[in-house]
Amino acid sequence: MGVDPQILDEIPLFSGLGTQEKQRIASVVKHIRVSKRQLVIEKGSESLGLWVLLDGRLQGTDYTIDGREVGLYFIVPRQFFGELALIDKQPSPEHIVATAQAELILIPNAVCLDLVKYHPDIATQIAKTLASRVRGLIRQRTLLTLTTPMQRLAAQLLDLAENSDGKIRIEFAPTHQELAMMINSSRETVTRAFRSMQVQGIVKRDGNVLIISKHKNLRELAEGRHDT
Amino acid sequence: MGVDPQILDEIPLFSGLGTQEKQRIASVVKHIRVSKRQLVIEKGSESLGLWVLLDGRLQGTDYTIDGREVGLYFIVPRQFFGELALIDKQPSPEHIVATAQAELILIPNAVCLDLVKYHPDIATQIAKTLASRVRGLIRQRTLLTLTTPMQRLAAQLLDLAENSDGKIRIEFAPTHQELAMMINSSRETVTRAFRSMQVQGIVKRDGNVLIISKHKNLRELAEGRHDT
DNA sequence: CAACAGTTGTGCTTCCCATCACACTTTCTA
DNA sequence: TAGAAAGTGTGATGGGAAGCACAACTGTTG
Repeated sequence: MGVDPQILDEIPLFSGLGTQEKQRIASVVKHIRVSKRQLVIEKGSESLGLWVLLDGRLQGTDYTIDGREVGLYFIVPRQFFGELALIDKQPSPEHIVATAQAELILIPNAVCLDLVKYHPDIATQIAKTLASRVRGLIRQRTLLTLTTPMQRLAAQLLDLAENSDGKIRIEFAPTHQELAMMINSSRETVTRAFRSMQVQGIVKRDGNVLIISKHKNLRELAEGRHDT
Repeated sequence: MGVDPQILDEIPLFSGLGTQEKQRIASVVKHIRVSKRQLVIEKGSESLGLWVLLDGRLQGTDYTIDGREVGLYFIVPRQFFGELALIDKQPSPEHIVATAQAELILIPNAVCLDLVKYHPDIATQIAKTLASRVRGLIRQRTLLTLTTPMQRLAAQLLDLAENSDGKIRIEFAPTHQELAMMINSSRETVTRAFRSMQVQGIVKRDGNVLIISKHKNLRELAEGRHDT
């Protein structure tokens, strides 16, 4: 229980707080480590508070009525999650699963209530987190309308790179299966599309780090201009 | 400019306000009528305020990088929209288009600011509107993973019925084209799937009202149990 | 280090849907 | 009320991805 107060300095949400207050919060926040494939939030569960991912990668997932797995979004370090259930006090509509060993902190509900009460701008910030979730979901929805799996995979990789501050390195790269869930394709199709990109020297793989070598070509693939 | 104060009684957001205040707001709110296919909010534009749909049907839409039209969500009477850009003060990521002649009101930005300032619970309500947008987008995203267009169409119709308070009548029914954009299918495929449902007596069409006659069968179609 | 789970790579087949083309019907609107 | 525009109905075709089966590779854990 509790974390090093320095960690909170990295989180914009707390930038308006004084040192003492940060210390107080650091002591009531929970520091959690999860292993790959571990469930962080279960669909249907009530909010425990606001979460922040410090390291690793998480994925929001759901299931169709006929039991197929759906990938909703990825969560990367320094992002918040769990704000939806916090705001509307309804059960979570999605699972949150670790796709890599991850490190996270939980700001319990009671602490959140306190924060919101005495720091009105924090409420605004949480609402903005939700807003950026909406924008992310819309981007993903639009991506899904691209016709070929190749286009969708390219667009997905661009989005992953985007969300890592335009970095060309994608750390904790998702597996083909996890990508397939995101772009509504089969695992095999993702493998084949990926292969094709690697052969063309557009992306490289180094362990679980993905490197985008030819950003421009990737973009062309997404636009379907080069699709072979 | 201005609407009948009685209209505001219908809107939960204002339920905490006194009669005088409602009158004041009613006088600064804009009442707007749009015709079918008219653009209400343009992608990329700044927020003008918070909107409420009184009558008709709207659709949030977007376009892929390669120019294909995407259907994001439908807006039905009494729903708010435009809350995203209001909250994060960023340009709208989607177009809002009327899919039927519609009647709406705009609560200008300045009024919203005022309201939020003096009625803290209104800010909460707006955040909750955004939350329900997230839930809607996730439902839609999950729906898209259903394999056959038939399943997706069935699920989409169930969702439309759901959002009309579980009603079996769907007013201002979207066109096949508009539905196709929602479920990532071609217009022709929607026409064929629809036809099949009508032949089976599962849905009926009466002008621009859609009637779900056999809710249970529709559900089975969505689950892919009957898919012929 | 052996056994094992998890992940990636690849061939083959089947079937379904996007696309094109065009007829027909409904609804706007001038 | 006629003409145009939007919407619906339907056939034919080809390409392409899902699904299955299995091999190869990777990394993890007693």
